Amino acid sequence: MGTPRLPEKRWSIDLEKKIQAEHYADESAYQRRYGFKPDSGKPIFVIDTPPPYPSGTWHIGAVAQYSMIDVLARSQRLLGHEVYFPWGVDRNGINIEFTVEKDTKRKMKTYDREEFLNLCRTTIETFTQAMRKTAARVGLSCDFAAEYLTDAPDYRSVTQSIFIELFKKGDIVEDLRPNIYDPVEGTTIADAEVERIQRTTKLVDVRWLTDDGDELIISTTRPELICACGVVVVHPEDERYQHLVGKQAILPIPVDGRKQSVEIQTHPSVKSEFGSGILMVCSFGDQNDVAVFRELGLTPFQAIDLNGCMTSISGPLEGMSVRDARVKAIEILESENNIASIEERQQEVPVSERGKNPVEIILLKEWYVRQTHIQDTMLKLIEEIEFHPPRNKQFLLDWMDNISIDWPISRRRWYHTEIPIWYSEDEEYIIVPPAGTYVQPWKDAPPEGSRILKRDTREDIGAYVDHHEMMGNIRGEEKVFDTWMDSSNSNLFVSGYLKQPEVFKKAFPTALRPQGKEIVRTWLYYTLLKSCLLLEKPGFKHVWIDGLGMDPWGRKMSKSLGNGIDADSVLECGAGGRTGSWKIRGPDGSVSLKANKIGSECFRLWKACEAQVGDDFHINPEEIESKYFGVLTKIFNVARFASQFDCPTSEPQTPYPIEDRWIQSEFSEMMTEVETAWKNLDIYTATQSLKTFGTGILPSHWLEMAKSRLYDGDAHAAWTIHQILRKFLAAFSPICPFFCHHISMTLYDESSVDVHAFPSLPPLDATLNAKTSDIESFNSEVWKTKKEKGLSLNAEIEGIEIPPTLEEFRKTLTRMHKLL
RNA sequence: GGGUCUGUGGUCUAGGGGUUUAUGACGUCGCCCUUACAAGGCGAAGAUCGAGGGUUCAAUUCCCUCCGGACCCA
Repeated sequence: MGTPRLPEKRWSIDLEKKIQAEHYADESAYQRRYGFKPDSGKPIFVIDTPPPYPSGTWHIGAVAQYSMIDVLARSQRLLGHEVYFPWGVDRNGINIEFTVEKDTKRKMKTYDREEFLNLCRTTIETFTQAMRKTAARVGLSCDFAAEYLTDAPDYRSVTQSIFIELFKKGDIVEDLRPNIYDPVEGTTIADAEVERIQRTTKLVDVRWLTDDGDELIISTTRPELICACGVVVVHPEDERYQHLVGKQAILPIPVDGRKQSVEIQTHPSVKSEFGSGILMVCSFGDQNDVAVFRELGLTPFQAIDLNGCMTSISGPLEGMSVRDARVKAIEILESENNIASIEERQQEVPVSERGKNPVEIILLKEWYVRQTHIQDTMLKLIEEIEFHPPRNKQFLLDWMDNISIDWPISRRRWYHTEIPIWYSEDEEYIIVPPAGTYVQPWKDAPPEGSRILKRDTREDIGAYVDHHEMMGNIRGEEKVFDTWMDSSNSNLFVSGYLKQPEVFKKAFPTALRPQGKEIVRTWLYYTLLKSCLLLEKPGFKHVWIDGLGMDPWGRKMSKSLGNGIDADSVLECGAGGRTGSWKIRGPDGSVSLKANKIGSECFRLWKACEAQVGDDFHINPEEIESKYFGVLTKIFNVARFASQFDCPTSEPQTPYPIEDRWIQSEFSEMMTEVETAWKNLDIYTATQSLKTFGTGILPSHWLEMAKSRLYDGDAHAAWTIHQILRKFLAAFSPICPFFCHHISMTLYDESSVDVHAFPSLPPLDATLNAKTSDIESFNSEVWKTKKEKGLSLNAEIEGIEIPPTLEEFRKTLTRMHKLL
């Protein structure tokens, strides 16, 4: 016994930062601790972490999710796995292009391509730096030395190689199909990138005539597309219009280079109650038009060009933007008295997720990943994956249910992975680079080892060097890939695909995919699709889908609501004595929140305790502090108390007193739960168990019983407290690594983060565990009685009977409560 | 408009067809500086488990409708 070896009176943010700084300072020590060593002989556990997209600030909800991924990584290390916890940064995509465009007030396509790419690279690097800092501050134990960037040649080469592989297999095809197109940004986009916004539009009732003079009214919000009309349809059971079927309807606006009339047919997709019940089907107003065109075998018209302007078939509208053309079309119709009525109405229009521009459907020759044919196989493979929580699997199944068209993967943007293809002068052949090389066909010639393939049959013709004369003037592809084409390789990339075949064999299917539920239909779906097409395997063993971080009122955090909370402000709250304060716009006006101390350990503990995986969680700094900082204080003080008693150098002779055997048995039971929970990726249960034990039974009941023996230098008591504490810290360290590291280093000269086998446990005795509730209620009763009698807790008291079930505990209880 | 999930004391949360008192935490109130801990401890009050129907001997738990929230889709 002596002075506590933990000198600080309590855990503090400054202490936390000091420990953290030491932890990260020595790079080789860090690497020894957290680097991925595939040859260690331990079972490999690869985590396919979501590479964050650097956009300036890292959303606190995402940081919270990420800290839980770290908990999973650390708990798997504790269970003896060789964990690869990669640190990747997703840097491809339209976001950074927008940022540069906004910063420089200049559109991408006015730049030289190389110059623009350099601007993007520099800008995204500054964002990336800030994110690395936050990652370290929240305690991530990623393999930072092996950082991967999705815009780096090594990553992009994998994307390109996979593209070529799938192309050769026939799973990627080139085709002229209707595509969703953002005319403002000048690129195709995927279904998954479309969102809908409410807008007021004019619903115009247009008067049409048939070839024999019948009048019909067609309601439309897109009169400018009359020139692209391929057919007029009515419902097959709509009795009002059956006499029109088979007649020709004359387009009420002049067109150029096409027939001025279309046939009237029936189609079941017509909603008879909408407008007049007669529908004009244009190429392409919406997805339904696409479906009808395909079904009726009609030849589509190209009404809108790549710049979003009307083409020559539109006659008087030619060259106008879609918006102007609409106004002009109404003018023309009005002047001919062909408008029956105009009504303003609310309508949902499809816009691009990134640019919020109304999208058009345009026929384009693009690259597609075939996906509709493989859904059944995918479903079967998904059966093998364990979902956490199981119910979130439904998000994926729902989305798969909706897959009806192939995935267009080419984009007309720049800061993305290039499509690795050159075309022969006659467009009959293509050149592809060898696997593992990154190419930029828009500026480079095909590298050594490139092959020539027949464009339509994919037949290998031979090496480019041997046959280049037959190719004529080759043209490099200028288009790039959808960013999901890159992201959906992440599990393959981190598991060693192409680069480390030996590792890949052991590491795939990737052990764990942790992610948020909002990107199930994109990231998760596309990744599973790739694994299925390429390897016919499920991509993962476990998929862990977390909920979203919400504001304190359960609303999504967003700029427009003004309810965001900056992650760094929470992590730094309390550092250097500075308090944190947040002004957040709530539903009833602004609310000020204040906290004195949070930091990474408390933040992580909060997220681990507060919500089960999959549940959305409210982020309120005040609550984080008040509910969870006290837990750290309590456990810290238990350790501080223990630290004044020396641990015996070897285990004392049995028998232990009954109360020691009891707490050991309790500890054993609790730790078994924790071990199971860690194995099940169940952070919540593990944390709750540890917290309840560490702040409840252990200090309130056992420590009070054992206290006087500890002061007397009793070896059994000292051995028990130190065994429990040391093992407790090991099991708790995935949640609060620096906290546990500090205590265990100080007391035991061994860091709990370096424990790589779940601790062995003392004997479990069910009959002793059964006494726990009796002990708790007896203690509670004594405390209550003393209180009622106005006695202090250390005062002597008489007249209290020890219940017969606790007869074995008579001695210790008498001493603990000073019973007379 | 459709699908999926969700609604438990003031707040957050556990549980889940029936163990006479529905977890735990924060907050609230009261007491306590008792040789680890007042940035603590102990104790107390506080919920008919969103509303209304149904199934059942029995529902907070299952089903339906409605209301509110979230995510996704059209």
